[in-house]
Amino acid sequence: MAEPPQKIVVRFAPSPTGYLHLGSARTGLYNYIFARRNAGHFILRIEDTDLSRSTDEAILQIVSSMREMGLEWDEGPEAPGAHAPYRQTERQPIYHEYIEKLVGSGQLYACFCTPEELETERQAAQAEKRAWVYSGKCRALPAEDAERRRAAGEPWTLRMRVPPGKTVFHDLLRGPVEFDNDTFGDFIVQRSDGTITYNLAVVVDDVSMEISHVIRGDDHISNTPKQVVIYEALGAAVPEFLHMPLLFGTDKKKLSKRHGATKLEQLTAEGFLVDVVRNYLCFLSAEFDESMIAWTLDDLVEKFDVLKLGTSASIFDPEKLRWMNGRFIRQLGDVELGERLEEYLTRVGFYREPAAVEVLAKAGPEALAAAVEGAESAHAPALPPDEEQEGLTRILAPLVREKMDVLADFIPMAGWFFRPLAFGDEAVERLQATPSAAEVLREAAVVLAGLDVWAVERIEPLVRELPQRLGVKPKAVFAALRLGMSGQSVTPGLFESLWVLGRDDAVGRLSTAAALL
RNA sequence: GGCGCAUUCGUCUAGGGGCCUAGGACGCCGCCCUCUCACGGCGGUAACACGGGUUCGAAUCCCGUAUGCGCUACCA
Repeated sequence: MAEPPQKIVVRFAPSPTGYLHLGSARTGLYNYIFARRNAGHFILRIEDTDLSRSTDEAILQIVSSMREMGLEWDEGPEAPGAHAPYRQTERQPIYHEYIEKLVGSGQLYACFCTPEELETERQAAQAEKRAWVYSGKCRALPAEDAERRRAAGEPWTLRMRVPPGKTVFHDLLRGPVEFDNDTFGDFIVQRSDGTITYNLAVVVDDVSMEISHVIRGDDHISNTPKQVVIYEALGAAVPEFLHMPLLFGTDKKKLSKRHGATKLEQLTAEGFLVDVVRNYLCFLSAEFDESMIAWTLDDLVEKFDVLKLGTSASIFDPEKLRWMNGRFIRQLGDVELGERLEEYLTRVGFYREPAAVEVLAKAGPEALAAAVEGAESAHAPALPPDEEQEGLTRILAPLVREKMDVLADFIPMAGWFFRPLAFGDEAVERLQATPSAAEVLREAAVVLAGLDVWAVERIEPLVRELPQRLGVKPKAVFAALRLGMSGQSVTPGLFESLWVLGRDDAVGRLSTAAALL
């Protein structure tokens, strides 16, 4: 790898207007990977210039989502460093310092046009189907006049004196991108209330934080020439830009609540694993490689090249994520799967009320996620498994591994082990529809009760010889037993399930079911 | 309206002038395996937005058009 020409410093700058959605999370991820990969520095900055929409709560959420993904920052909230502070609201003095500089060098000028005047101009332009850019009316106002009007209390803004010509910047993914300066004209950098405008704030932050590479969504491409103009006015080095393609929902619109899960926490509540979500997010806009499903963050840093990203927007596909999650689960060892399951089931409150959570799980992932969120915001303590539940979870883990895509799948599949036998109407009907069910159940109970060593290898042959002995089709025997022990038609392997129940419970359940018919 | 970015199977993508009668993955369909559901295996379905060039030859280069998205604010 070529020696980096300078110290690499990147930043991720979300605005705290809500939770961190997957699109932003992805931007954070790429920044992190790029920084680590190049032995660079990663700064987390909070763009809370928009006071009305920013909340401290949101900052906390962002911080926690970043941590959950393992994206540690070198500098930022809770990790102060040389470039503090990290909230734009706390950086006002810095902005004004730079503003002074620009005013001093004549790059900025005061504009007294009122919003109404500008609006009129804009409307006129629109009526003529003409592009509107600021006319530059106040551009040549003599300094004395400006001073006098200011003193008189007239409201004014500060505009950038944009030079004529073109502005070209380099994009790491697309090469040179060119804009005509007169397509945007002299833009405002300081509002009449003295606050600073977005484009100025970003540039000042990036300059003062010595950012070398700006990695952000491609919705910022159009802002970039204005920012470059500011860099140049400041005499600062223009960083490299990498505008990454946006992430859309299945309807090709920006990801929003309507698309189901749009934040990490919701996905994990539905039983997706962060490891997988991270890799999925990373590999959108890049060539898929099956081996990457199990990659760790460190693997991504080592092997994933942000410069190889595609340039067109991609759509978030929950189906593929689900498949990837299943693949990931299947390559997990017994112990680790057991741990993950335990952690997950605790979080969704399964151990507290298995039956109730089972109902939720059957209602769908959204219901489950909503319940988790509700519990967490109410700060209800998660109830860890008792000894018996823990043992059961561990034993079951390898038996359900092949059947799960998300951890939540465990609940409908194996939830019945954790509660007393119960039959729904459908289960009873199925049982009654199964030939000789009562006889099969009774006979199986008797045979199993007589088994001295309770092991899968002993249970299986016993059950397998039942069909012939009773003159019933094998399928009917298995179906009756499955329904009889669990009350449902989908379970882990039959012999293993009987074994997990233990002799007494298994025999008891089968007898109970038989009595029902 | 102006400017910009984008445009290969339904979705994520490979492809950077001949290797492409366009490859892989998810999904979907079928078959096999099988005690249910799955896993797994095998096979199939399906795309270069359109129109012009350039070239012996274009998915690949150029120009238009269309579509989508973004910016066009004293939003970020």
